[in-house]
Amino acid sequence: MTTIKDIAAAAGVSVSTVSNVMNHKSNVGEETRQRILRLCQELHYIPNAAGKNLKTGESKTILFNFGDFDRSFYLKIIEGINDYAGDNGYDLMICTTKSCEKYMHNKLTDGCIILDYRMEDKTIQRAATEQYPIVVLDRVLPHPYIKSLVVNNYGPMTELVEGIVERGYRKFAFIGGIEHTDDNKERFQAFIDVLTKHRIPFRRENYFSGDYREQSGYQAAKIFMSAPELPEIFVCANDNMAIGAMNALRERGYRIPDDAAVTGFDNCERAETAGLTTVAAPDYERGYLAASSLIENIKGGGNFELMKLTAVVEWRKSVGICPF
Amino acid sequence: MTTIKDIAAAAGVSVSTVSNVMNHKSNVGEETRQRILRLCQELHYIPNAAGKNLKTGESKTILFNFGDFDRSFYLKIIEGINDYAGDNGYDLMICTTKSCEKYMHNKLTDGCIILDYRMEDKTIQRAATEQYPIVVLDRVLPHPYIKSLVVNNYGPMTELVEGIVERGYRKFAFIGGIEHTDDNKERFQAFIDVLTKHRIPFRRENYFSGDYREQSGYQAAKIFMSAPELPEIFVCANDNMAIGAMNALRERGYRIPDDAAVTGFDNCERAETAGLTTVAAPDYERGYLAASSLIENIKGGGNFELMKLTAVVEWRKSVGICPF
DNA sequence: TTGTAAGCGTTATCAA
DNA sequence: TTGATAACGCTTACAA
Repeated sequence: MTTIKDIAAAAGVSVSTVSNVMNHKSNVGEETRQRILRLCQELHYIPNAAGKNLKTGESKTILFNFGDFDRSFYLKIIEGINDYAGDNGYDLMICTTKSCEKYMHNKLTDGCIILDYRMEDKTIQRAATEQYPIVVLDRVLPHPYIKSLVVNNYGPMTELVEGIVERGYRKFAFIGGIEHTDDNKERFQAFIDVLTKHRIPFRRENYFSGDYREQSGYQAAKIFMSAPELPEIFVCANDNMAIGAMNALRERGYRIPDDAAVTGFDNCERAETAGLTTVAAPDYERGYLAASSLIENIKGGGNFELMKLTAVVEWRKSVGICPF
Repeated sequence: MTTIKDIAAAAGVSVSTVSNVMNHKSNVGEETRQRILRLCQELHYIPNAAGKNLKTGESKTILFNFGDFDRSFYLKIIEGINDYAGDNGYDLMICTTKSCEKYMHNKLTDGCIILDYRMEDKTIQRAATEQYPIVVLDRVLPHPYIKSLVVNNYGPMTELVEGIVERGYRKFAFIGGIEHTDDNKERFQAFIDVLTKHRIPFRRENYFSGDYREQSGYQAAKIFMSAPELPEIFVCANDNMAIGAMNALRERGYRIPDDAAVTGFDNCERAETAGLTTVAAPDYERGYLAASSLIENIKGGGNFELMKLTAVVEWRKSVGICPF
């Protein structure tokens, strides 16, 4: 492991001179600079980020945190973040829940983007400061140094359920995601508001509380199938659960949408091939915007206003005209 | 930002005492320990990893590097790595190509798993040492401190192409991935070997060199469709390109597999819903094994022998019985 | 049981 | 144009 000292020794100069070269300072003789640069190449010198951080208190690195490996659109978000950060001189570091706090504090990173719903509000709010701005995705957090970037769930869910009602469906089941998430609350609220508006009854037994994973949708559908009457349509809080539900229904020989219709939310990769009616959020764009907001805020120029992106309903063959 | 000094001051002790508490040393009085622990809670003290690394030269963190956001099974690999690392007291840090080298050197991480094919062999070989073992996925790299973990491409591709021949197909097209990758070479070699064995001619014009992305498969199919005669089957080096090809074919009104059959490789999420015949690699398991090998090697107990995982062919409806 | 001090690799300040 | 030196937050001998 080559350090700045090794380079200094090899070049016969002091460490400060090497440091000055590495940081493109102008106070170094051209000949010395060249010699040092050559040595860095030869000895494969890469400055130690820990040492640098410790001293400067800034890392030119942003952190992205996620914790759900079932949602393939996360990769699109990462791609958006990666592209913006890369183009703007910032490194991207990604971590899963467990290790995140360590990197958030202490200026190991300059700011972060949080997507993991298991990260507690309090933790995030405590970490955010003027010097360490945070962007949260898919949740709204009041705090002077946290910017929330959400996709508007209420609007498109309203549109979706209105469309379903229009197609004649009346007996609804709702497969919800993690209860306390804003996403889930908004999606359910839009759902129930449309039903109320049309005076369509919805009984609490027809709400199943899942965890956004495919397995829980599968399980939910199994439970609904054991009831005396099958719902006409399963509105699910995300695609994974919708796909789980579809699988369970098909296993029992039900056809979709003839025997029961299903809708999701997210427009994940499989939704298209599965013909699942769903709501499409702009993932790459979300990531890109999150990174750009964060970096603006790190630099001090930005703002912390809530930002809403709009998603659109994708009608596919998992919903037809209600045959009942 | 609370530092060890703040805690020491608040508790009226020296920093070494605080350090001893944080590191579960036994040489601290019980009452002092309690007081310090309480203060850490109250002041939200989180030890600065940079300072710690710098001093100890170890981070209890492993690094995972990837760089392709199109391949959703990467998340499964990450999940496997994350689970093993988490269960064994290691943190996981993930980075994309650009920022990787910085974290590889200098003991910012204790070892790494490399999946990005854009990372050069030389770079990896230079970074690997007894103190910094590396695991590479999907490529074979001779080096005393690099362990290669590959899925056996040759075997399952042979099985796949044999099966295709058996079903009566004779006019093949091959849509390859990035030329220099071992994956691509092996997949193509198996393909050509089976054809040769059965004396089925394959002309170089029927090889298209893609880049593993959906777009390049789409493009490839378009090019093949502009030739006088359409191949009976498109064997693709991965699923993304296969799905791209399927889309292009369908856009022109061709039915799959009636007018042309298609196969992929990877068994990505969409492959199942798309009914694509493909080869399934055990992704979660790969990640898990990679992490376990790496951590063994960090601890010094492991080995650096090449490890091969076997993939299996998944026959789906994108290949039928050859109608020609 | 606790404290002192050196040092990890860097940068910044100041002096030469 | 260069070099000493202190400091960032932490651990670890060693001394008290």
